[in-house]
Amino acid sequence: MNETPGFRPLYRQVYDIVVRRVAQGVWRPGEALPSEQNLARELGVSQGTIRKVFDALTAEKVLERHQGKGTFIAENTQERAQFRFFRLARPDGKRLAPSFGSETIRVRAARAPERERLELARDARVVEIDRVRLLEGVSAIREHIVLPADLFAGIEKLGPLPNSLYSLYQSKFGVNIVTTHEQLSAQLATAEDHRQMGVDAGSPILVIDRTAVCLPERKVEWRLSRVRSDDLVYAVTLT
Amino acid sequence: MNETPGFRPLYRQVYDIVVRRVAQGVWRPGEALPSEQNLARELGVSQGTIRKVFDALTAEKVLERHQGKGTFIAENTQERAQFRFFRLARPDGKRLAPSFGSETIRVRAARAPERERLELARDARVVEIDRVRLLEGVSAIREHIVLPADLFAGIEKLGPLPNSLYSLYQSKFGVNIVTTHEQLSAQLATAEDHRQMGVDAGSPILVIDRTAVCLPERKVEWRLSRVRSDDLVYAVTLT
DNA sequence: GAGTGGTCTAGACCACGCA
DNA sequence: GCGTGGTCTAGACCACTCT
Repeated sequence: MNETPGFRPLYRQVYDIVVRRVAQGVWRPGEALPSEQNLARELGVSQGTIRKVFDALTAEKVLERHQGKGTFIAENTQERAQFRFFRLARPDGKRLAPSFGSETIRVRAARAPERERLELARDARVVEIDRVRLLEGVSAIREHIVLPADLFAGIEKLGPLPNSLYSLYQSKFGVNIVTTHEQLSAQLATAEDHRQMGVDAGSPILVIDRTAVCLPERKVEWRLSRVRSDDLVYAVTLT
Repeated sequence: MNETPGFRPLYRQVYDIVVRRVAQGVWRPGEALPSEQNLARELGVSQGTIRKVFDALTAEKVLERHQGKGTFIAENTQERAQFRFFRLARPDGKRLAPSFGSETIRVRAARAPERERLELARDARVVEIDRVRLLEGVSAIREHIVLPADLFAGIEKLGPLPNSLYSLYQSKFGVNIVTTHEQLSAQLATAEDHRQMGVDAGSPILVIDRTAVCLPERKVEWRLSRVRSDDLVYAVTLT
């Protein structure tokens, strides 16, 4: 897995130190980090090197910088996390905020495909969340979510869960989601889709298969979403 | 549209100069730009300022830097452009390269929705391309592409067009695609889908509605793709 | 006014590609 | 060995926020 770089820049080492501290919760979400000058003194490097690290982590949306105020851990607030990973919108481009429909939460042994997807041990347990979310009052999204139980102990007692789970993951479990990999496909609505969302069986459904990755590189969520596609689109910008 | 910044950093002005030169073709795709030192001398700024600009444009994939060699205009080669904006893959993650199926090209007056999408004048003309592409020998993608005719004069004489049009846009027409906005939805296969791709009418189809934007901010392509979804997914990473 | 991040500069040295 | 980009430093000054 690892190549031998033969050369490891200083800012890389500083980067790793800062990431480790963020992941370990040395600084809390929303809190200010030490200033460039202070951290530079503490680590024995120049301010420019700290700046390079902070800039990189800001680009990755792990930190936020505010001129005159300081550098902060980026907060996955409801509003922001919402539109960072939630890509559904009306065809005219209008973004929508989903609301609570229904949910069930279970903790159970992981099955083979789940262990593979989340890279879990043979005896691992998972949390399974099934929920329906509404858009403008109408059932529009069915989600099936699987989490490793060791990272999210007690989450089943927190229901009803908030709209944006990633905000909860960060504030209650110290899990910072930084990347998601999604695979979209078109499928036909099943009888279950009809029961849960009221769409006609056989109508087109957008299916989103997502793996979410948290800050110290680990796959921590597998989410299957089934979305009614009559008046919704998945909007994304490629660069 | 424009706020008054009240303060315009030097690197911003340099950035604009470099972008203008790239868009005007002062340097050709694949060519080396002047070195940081030389450009710094020419523009009367420090090397660090040039570096900041080059780094930003490298992040935007407009430039490519190679230690020991120089800084180059990023080339939309077939291989690279392919996988930058072409997101279709097998469910197991295997990326595929489409091949030529059939195509027809027309030049005609723009219709109202096309003028709106591409921000064209009332009397503008457009190039219309309809083509079918194959994946592993099987008809899999129907594309309907609309381009402003003024930017792509004579493209109708170049057929058969290559797999990746963006490579052609760059090398033959000086149009650098840097961003695409896509809206995905699920629909049912029509009789036309059946004729062109052999899929059963009523089976699920992934529809991709794309607007492509080129370097000096302008919408230069509207593309509607209909993709058979039986063994294909649209894969994307969100950060 | 004090403290923060943002810009800009100048210079040294390192890693890399190529002739 | 030369020229390129990549790293690292030190210092000056600017813009912004808060008290």
